[in-house]
Amino acid sequence: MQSDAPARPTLADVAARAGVSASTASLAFSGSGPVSDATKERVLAAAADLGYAGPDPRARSLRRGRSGIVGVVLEERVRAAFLDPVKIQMLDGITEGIAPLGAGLLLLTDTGEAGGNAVGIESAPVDAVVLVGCSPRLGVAVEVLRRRGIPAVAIEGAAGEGVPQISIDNRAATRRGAEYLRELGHADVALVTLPFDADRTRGPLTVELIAASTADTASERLAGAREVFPDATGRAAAASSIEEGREAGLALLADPATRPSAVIAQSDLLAAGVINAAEELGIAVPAELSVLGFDGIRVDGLQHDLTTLAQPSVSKGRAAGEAVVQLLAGEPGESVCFTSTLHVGDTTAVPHPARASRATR
Amino acid sequence: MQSDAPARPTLADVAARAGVSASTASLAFSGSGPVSDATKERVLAAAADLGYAGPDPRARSLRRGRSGIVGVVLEERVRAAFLDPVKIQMLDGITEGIAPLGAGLLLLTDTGEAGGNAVGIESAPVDAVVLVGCSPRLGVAVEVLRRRGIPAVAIEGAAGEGVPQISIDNRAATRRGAEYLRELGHADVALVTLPFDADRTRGPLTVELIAASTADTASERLAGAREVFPDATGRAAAASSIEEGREAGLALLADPATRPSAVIAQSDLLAAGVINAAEELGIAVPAELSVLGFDGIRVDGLQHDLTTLAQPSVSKGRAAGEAVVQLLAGEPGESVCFTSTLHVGDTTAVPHPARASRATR
DNA sequence: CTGAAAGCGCTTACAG
DNA sequence: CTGAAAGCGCTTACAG
Repeated sequence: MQSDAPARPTLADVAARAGVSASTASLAFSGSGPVSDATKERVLAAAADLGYAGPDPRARSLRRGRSGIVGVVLEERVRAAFLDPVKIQMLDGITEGIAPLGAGLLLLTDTGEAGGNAVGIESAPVDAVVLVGCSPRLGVAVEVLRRRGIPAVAIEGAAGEGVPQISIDNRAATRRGAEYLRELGHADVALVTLPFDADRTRGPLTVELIAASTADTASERLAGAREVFPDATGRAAAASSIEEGREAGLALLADPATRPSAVIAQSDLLAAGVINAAEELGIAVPAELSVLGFDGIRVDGLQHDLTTLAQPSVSKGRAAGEAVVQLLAGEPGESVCFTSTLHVGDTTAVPHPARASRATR
Repeated sequence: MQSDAPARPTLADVAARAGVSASTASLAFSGSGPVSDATKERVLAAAADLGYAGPDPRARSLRRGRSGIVGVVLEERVRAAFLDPVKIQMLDGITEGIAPLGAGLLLLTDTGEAGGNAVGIESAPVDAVVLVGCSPRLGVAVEVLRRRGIPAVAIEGAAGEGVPQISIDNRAATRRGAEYLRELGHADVALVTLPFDADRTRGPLTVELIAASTADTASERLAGAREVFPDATGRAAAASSIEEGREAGLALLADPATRPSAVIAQSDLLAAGVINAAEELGIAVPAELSVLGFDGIRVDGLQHDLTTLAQPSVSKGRAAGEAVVQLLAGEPGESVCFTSTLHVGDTTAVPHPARASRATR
């Protein structure tokens, strides 16, 4: 029986009804002090009578100095970020990593300042933050958080003083994949890269594009490939998606005269698109074209076992979460650089004889 | 120049340094009162000197009674939820809908009670909550939130007193799609459904499975299909994914003697999988098999224009967000039931002559 | 095991 | 335009 908009009962109300002090009532709920069972029961009963649902988290967090919330800063809008399976896995890993905290995950983006009273990175009630991605804007975010005294962890880039960095061996891993292709006998290798800039320019891999890169991941993976195939060129995709990979693939494979014998794609989604393009053009994978991916995700619907550099996305997220836990415990957070492993699937093979002879000529 | 762990400056410190009262300093930051430019500048300068990054959101939210955070309750772990493009689009829509609030989105799951001091639905510092999905557990969530006095909005199910419900015409829409197939001349129609229960049982569509359903969406779409094809049977998938659709498709299409002329899939992902299965079996879509999906998402990598019931996922999310805004303004939140539209793509056609004659015999 | 007191850091009527 | 005061609802030393 409660009226339409009753004032929510407070802990003080519950204490009064139970005939105890507020301190005791508080203890009965938090369990962080000695309370007799009888008293505890009385408090809980009073709470039930009053319809008290537990301590107000806002007051609790002011008093405790902790909100129990960890922010995740994405460099793009929610939808875009979650189209990337790697990011979703990382998010899942972060959840695991911060589990000991019992904290919730607050989604934040670094797109522009949160206007007015909006909850942005400058004012979110978070105990710590995980920065995901390597946008140059994240540098600003790090500075804002530093001023606020909020610990931060960066996944892939944007680290600063006191900001643990969780990363993978983008360059070395790609080099290893490229070496594998070379060992198979490939020499004509084309690249399909992730976007290099905030504009997500799609098209040929030009010197200008590469020089203007603000995307560490794309640049590092490119560098790794060129350690093995210095003259390798190709196309930049506008996003990591199957469709973008397909378009790049069509552009790269359409002309038999210039067709490479292998493609190094900077993500599995892009690789899957290249394979689709090849199949549309009647080019057999891997007999006539080898395709190497990056990520090691399972591409839903792809009927190949993609050869790829498998990166531990969930572990990356978990490590970031663990670093958050360390930071909140006052310890220095641990930076980790994970190693990706070459998974040899069925999308790479020795080059087609005609190609091989050309390559080794 | 600050020492290792300096006490964070407070608004009072800033006020003192600026030689004004705390009230005035507060006004200078919030802009919600008249402050002379000179004073405001002095306060901001003092803040800059002290490295004060703005009012503490915890104190602010206690005082204001608002945290600026909206919770989104998912019925599964983050990774599972975000594998579903429809949910991601809804999340994006929610973001749009609550934009006027400037609130952040806190990810919550209804899996079990948050133990100890964990931030769960019973203790998250949220101003309102959007319940996504139709898990029976969401009923409990609604009750907890009601006791806490936190407004809630439900997308697809679990609504209760005072909980606006955002839904779509699952049954009627599916019926329309089925009617379209019948008009084309189909009579042998098989179904590939979403999971019916929390166990996500994969397999034939048995009477028991259907009777034990706890999934409104699957049940409603099934009912709609059976309004047109009362005897239609088929298979339940364990999840909405291309791979699950493919497996169900293989099971349904492998035997030429029992092969249907059309498949009604309860999601686009499942439909895409059925198409993959058909192509693997050398069955041409739509010449030899028509496939109808549900959702109207763009399936990355699918080279067909899927015939499907397009539901406005983003609008659903947006409507939920708008209902949250209404609720927080003290207005009754508006329930909305959206209409899905039949999008005729290139995956449906008149049945193959041999089939048609059989069907109309 | 229980209670009285202080205070977390802010914002908001209310005076002036 | 500015200031003094109260209080948001809790938790935590500190006594007893």
